[in-house]
Amino acid sequence: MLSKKTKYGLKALTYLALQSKREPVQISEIARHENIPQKFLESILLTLRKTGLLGSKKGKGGGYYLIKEPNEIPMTTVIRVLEGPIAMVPCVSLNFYEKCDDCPDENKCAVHKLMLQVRDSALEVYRKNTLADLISE
Amino acid sequence: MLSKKTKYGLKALTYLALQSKREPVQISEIARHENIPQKFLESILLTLRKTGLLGSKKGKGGGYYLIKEPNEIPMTTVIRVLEGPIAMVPCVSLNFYEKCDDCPDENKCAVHKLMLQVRDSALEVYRKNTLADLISE
DNA sequence: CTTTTACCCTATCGATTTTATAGAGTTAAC
DNA sequence: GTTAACTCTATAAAATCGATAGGGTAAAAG
Repeated sequence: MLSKKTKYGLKALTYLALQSKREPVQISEIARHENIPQKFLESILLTLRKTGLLGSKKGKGGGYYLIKEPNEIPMTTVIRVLEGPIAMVPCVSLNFYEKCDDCPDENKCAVHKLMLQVRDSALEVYRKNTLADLISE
Repeated sequence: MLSKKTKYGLKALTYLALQSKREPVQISEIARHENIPQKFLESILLTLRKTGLLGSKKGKGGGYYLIKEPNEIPMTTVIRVLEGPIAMVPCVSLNFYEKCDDCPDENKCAVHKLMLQVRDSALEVYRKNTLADLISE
């Protein structure tokens, strides 16, 4: 199941991407328009800023804005930042690999074999979709 | 993340599929060979039996066995029984559809648009893999 | 230089889900 | 009728998730 964090984060990103100008948008405005609890959104935008996807400006007239163009933001990045590993089991993860304690041989493991395929297919989708693709009508 | 329930269930199914004869295998044997907590496995096998994937025999010489041939058991079925909906958000689920409260228009929702593709690609993988595919060397 | 605005950061809380265990009940074989 | 093995319910520990609280910090306005 997709976490609300990811869902809200994605919505916020699209809201920012749809702005005609790249000027700071307040958290409260995004929260209102996208029906997101403001405090929760605050923490999400903070992590998006820390990972370099968003910039922020403090004080009056401040807010968040996209640093890159929407077509330069692939979903692989967004999902990994917000949701974590794309793989459903650590033993097939590219960026967060971890061996299973219970599994003596990965190459004979049915779970491994299946989840490898699932990871690849998901990765393909996330790679070919940028933020720009998701806001295009 | 894939739940342990699904992981264990899949492993148990492959263990049963690899048996030369379709005779009852005891829970304890499966648990031992696959490094699964026995009591936990017990409940998993029970749900697999209730959904018609496994048969069971009580008393001495009892145990669990596959009802169908491995090539007749698609992963779509297994995953839905053990893990639940394949879709990552209810609004793109085929079997468990549910509207989002926060989303005024699904067709304009970026999350919806992305997760629809993810669902389709996962579905394709699960459909083309049967239990037989996962145990073939 | 003080007030206001708005982001920054940490802590915490309640609910839910997940994982696992306990133990009594039931059925079948011998 | 004793033993083996599945059945079923209850429960508890642990982890995760969603959300909130509240004070801190920086920038702009006047």
